[in-house]
Amino acid sequence: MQRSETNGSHHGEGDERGGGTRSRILEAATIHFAEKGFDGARTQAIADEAGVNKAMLYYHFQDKEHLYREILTSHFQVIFRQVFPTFIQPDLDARERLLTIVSSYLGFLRENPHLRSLMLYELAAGGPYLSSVVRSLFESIPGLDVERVFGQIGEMIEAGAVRPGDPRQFFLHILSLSIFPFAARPLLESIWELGSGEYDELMAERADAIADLFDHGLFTGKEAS
Amino acid sequence: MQRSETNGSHHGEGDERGGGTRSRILEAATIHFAEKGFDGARTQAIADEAGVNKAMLYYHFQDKEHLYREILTSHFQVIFRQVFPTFIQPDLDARERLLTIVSSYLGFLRENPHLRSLMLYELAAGGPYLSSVVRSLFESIPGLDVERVFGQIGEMIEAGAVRPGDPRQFFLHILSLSIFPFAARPLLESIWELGSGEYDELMAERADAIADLFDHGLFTGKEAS
DNA sequence: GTCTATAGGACGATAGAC
DNA sequence: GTCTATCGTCCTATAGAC
Repeated sequence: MQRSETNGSHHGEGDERGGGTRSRILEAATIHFAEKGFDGARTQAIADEAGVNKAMLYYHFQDKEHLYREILTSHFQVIFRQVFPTFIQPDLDARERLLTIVSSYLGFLRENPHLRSLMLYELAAGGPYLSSVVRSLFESIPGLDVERVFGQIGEMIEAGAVRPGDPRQFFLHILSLSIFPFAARPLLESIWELGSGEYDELMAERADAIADLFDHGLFTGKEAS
Repeated sequence: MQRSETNGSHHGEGDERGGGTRSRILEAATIHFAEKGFDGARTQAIADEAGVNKAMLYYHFQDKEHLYREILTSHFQVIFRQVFPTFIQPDLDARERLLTIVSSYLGFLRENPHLRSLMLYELAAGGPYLSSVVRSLFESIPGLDVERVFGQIGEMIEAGAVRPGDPRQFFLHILSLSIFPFAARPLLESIWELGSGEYDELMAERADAIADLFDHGLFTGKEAS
């Protein structure tokens, strides 16, 4: 990974001439960055996939890194705008709200196969860029910020709807149970020798399994700690 | 990522002359593969880190890829030998056994910082190699295999110690809650603006948080699904 | 076992015609 | 906007002396 820290945009946002070359490049690049990571992806392969010449990448985008960043930002934008607002939706009770978040999370990950590996490559690298993306996404959604989210959890606890505890652990539970099974999908499919159809079933049942865990815990005899 | 599928070992296992050059290379390579991934890591940087010449890498290891594989295998070996055997330890009841697994998992991840990103890079790539490593590790530990693990879970359910449900969902719960918080550490540290000390605390408290979730669920009013 | 030197190719990026 | 052709660099891997 040889990404540096620069910035500055480039050609117009409004050029949709040329048969959408720019967006074809974006799609092609998404595939290759998702499959090989930033360092493994080849500009030549991206150009071939998009059906254009390699030089076109540098006409539409400043360089490989800017192309990559644009893809990351746009992909994480969608999940933020789609999933997080549920947190501050007032017409649902705590349980309903949390389970809605979990299942919309699961649904979203299911429908966006490339997001999985884009996210993992960034996490692996320590994500200095991803964290700046996440930060600016928080800022771009009015009325949503880290404190607000934790505040909501705090209110649920005070209202007696949720067990008392560190809101961050609470948050980690939700994220972990939703994201990890998608992240590890190829590995688990291979180890458990499942077809992708079987794993899809597993993920479809996942929302219920998580709801059951949240409702009843894991053990039947509930001696406290 | 331009890893191909080859095999065949090389120089002797028993050459510990030369001041442990071979193992110094392994340590250096671990650092760079963990930080940059296979494609991002540079053989020159590994050699420099190990304090040897680049040509030494190719004396001790067939090529970059074989070096990488050896590192992956050895690192995942440790977690397998250390964590999984708890699953088949007979002198503990179900609850005790599961919570032991979780906390030894957490402890292990805490003490092996490089494992985190090595694992994530492999997951991102879809891990065709990692899955073969995991497979052979399962085979290398007598009395441990996928069916055995699920069998244990099945027995716990039949004995009434654990809520009925798909053992695979059960397994996903445990893995998710333990691994994800480590995987996402750098990102969450940045977003939550925590020092690494604070995140360490969070991870130290994690075993108890998971135990509480397993014991009581997440909600106080326990209306069933 | 360890080094120097370099082959040989791949890759990101650009110049310039159309 | 899109192409061809090419530059300059970086990087893995090896040849060969010590």
